[in-house]
Amino acid sequence: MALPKVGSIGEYIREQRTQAKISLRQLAAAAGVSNPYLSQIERGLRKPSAEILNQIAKGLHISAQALYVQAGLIEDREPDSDVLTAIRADTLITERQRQVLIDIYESFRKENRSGTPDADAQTTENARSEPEPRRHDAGSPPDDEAPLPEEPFAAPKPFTEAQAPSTPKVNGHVTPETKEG
Amino acid sequence: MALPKVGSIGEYIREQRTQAKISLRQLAAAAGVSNPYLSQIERGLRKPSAEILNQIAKGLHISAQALYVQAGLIEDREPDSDVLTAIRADTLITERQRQVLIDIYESFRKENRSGTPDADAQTTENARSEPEPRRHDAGSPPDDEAPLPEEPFAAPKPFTEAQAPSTPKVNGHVTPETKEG
DNA sequence: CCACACTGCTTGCAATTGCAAACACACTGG
DNA sequence: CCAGTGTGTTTGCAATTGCAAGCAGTGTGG
Repeated sequence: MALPKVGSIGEYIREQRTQAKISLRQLAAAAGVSNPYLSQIERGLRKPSAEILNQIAKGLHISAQALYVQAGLIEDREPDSDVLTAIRADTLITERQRQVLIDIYESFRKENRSGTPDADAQTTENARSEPEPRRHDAGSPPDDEAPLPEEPFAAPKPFTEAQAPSTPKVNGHVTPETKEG
Repeated sequence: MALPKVGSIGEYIREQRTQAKISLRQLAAAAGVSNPYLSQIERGLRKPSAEILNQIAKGLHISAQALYVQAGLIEDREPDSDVLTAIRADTLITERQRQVLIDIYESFRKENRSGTPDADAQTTENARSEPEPRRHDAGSPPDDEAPLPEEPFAAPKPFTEAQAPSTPKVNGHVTPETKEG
C-alpha cells in the first residue's frame, strides 16, 4: 500500500463525515467501531482493515468500494465500456427498457452539448462568451483567420479527464521486505 | 465478513495454487509472503489482510478482486452492475442526470423482478394467441399446461445487498472480551 | 546406506489492530 | 458560577497478523 494513500483514507473519511454533518462519535456508533479508533484512523495513526473500512462505509452510507479505492486496496475501475455499452449488455432489463435508457442518456448528452445543463452549463457558457465577442470585433479577413485556430478551443470537453484517479500502484512496495520463507 | 467465506479463501487459494502446479513455497516466494503464513492461510488458521491477498493474487497471476470476493471483502460484480458503474463514472452527464438514470434503471429492474415487463407481455400475448385457437380446436387440458413452465425463465439475480456483513457483531463479540483489562 | 533438496507445518515473537476507560475541551442551561 | 452534555483525543491492553527459525516427512542421487 502506498503510504500517501494510507494517509488519505483518513482524510477521505473525515471529509465524508463532515460532509454528512455527523460527529466522530455518531459515525463510530453507526459504523460499529470505537470512536477512539475512528479518530486514530482519521488522523492517519492507524491503518484499518478492509472489514473496518466496510463498516465505516456503511456508517457513511457510501460504497465500501470507494473506501477500498482510497485505501489502495483495489483499483478504481475505469469504465471498460461506457454507459451505452453497459446498457446494451445488461441482461436484467428488457429491450424496450434498454432503448428508453439509451434515449434518455443520449438526450442528456445532447443537453450537455447544447449547453443547457446545471453543472456544465457554466463552463459551456463561458466558452461561448469568449469566442462570440471576438467575432464581432474582428470584421477583417486577417482577423477572421486569427480566431479560426481558436475554434477547437471550444470543441473539447474540459471535465472528461478530471476523474481519473491513480491508485493502482499498491503491491511492489511490501514484497521485498517480506520474502524468504 | 461471513465466517464461511473466511474458511473458503484458504481453500480457494490452495485450489488455485494446485491448479497452477506450484508448491506452497513457490507461491509464497512469488507472492512475497512467508511460507508458514501462507500455509496457515490455506488451512484457515489465519485471516489475511487485503494487502496479503493482493500479494497472493499477484503470485497466482489472478486478479486481487477474485480473492477479495472470496474473502467477502467485496461483492462479486455481476454484469448488471456495469451499468450503474458506467453511469456513475460517466463524465458527460451531470450529477442530476446521473441520479435520474440510476433511478430509472433501478425502477426497470424492479419492474422486471415483479415480472410485468413489456417484452414478456408480448411473449405472453403470443402464447395466448396460440393456445386459444387450439382450445377451440383441441379443447384438451395438456395445452394449458404447456405455457406455464416458461415463467421461471425470468429468473432473478439477487446480489447487491448481500454485502451487509455480520461484522458489527464481530465487534460486539470482541468487545466484552477485550474489556475488563 | 546417507546427504541433499524439496515439501508443508509448528512455534515463539514483534508489530499492528481495535477496543475500553479515561481525559481534555467546548457549549448550554439553571 | 457549576453541572451536564457533547466533542475529539490519549493511553494501556488483549487479540490478531505476519514473520523467522526450526521441525518432520518425502524423494532422489551417489
